[in-house]
Amino acid sequence: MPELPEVETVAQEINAVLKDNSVIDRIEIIRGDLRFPVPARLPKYFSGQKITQIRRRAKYILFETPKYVLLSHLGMSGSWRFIGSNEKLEKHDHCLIHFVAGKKLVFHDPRRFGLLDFFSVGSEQKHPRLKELGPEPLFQESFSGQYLYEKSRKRNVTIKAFIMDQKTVVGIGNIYASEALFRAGILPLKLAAKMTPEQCHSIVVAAQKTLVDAIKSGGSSIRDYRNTSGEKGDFQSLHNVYDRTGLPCRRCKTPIRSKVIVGRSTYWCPKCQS
DNA sequence: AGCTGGTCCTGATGGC
DNA sequence: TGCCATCAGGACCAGC
Repeated sequence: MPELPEVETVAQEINAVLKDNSVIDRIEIIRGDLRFPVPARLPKYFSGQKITQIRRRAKYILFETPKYVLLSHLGMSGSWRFIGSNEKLEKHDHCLIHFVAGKKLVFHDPRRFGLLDFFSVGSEQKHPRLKELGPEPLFQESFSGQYLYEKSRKRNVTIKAFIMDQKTVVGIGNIYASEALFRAGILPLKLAAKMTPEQCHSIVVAAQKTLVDAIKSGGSSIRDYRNTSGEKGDFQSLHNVYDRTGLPCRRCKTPIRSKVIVGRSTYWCPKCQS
């Protein structure tokens, strides 16, 4: 369930539930063959440690302890949920964080595209998955129209693929890419190199609004979304174009169009976007 | 059968 | 021709 709003929501929920009861008793790996093997020494490094902060970077969730930081990515179908000390596990529960206070936090991921890893405090910029990431769209001023314009020069890719590239800007996945470009009034198939400074500015503003709105709705606008209580969200109605092929544009009633580009379904309004 | 939120890797392509 | 950057597509999986 992983674009930025969903990951942000999960990080906030985990923070809220844990509060100060965040001392890890032990970490239990049930199935370690996720996208990459879970490092064998990971449980050892975190047992007995107190989680001091949980935060999001890109689509990763970082659990910080004094010496090490646990890193998780939800892939396409991952989720974290809390269960009580006596609750049963479900199929596809791969990792458990047992807290001293009794709760357990469970990593669940049917497709196993997710990832669990760790790094030493202070070495975030060295981690192979984190060092190449672009700016945060919501709290780094470096994500500006000017930045996007300069970065997109000579880039012979569609603007949609360009903003989904985590080296350009982090957090925008397939759904919110279509949604942001609708909001910016730009056709997703246009080439990145053809964007004007004004269009780049529009994309930045539209992407930020789209992500903020999605966070406000609890990030529940995704098919497999589950919050940390394990409840499903309502995947529907909030989108302007995503998954609405043939349905009337909410703004002008023109039927929404769709096409697979760069392997991903893409949606747009042929009248509102040019 | 053909979709589905992500992203890593490989081999192909194109420019200099 | 060779080197480099860039790009498209396949791969990873389960479930609906």
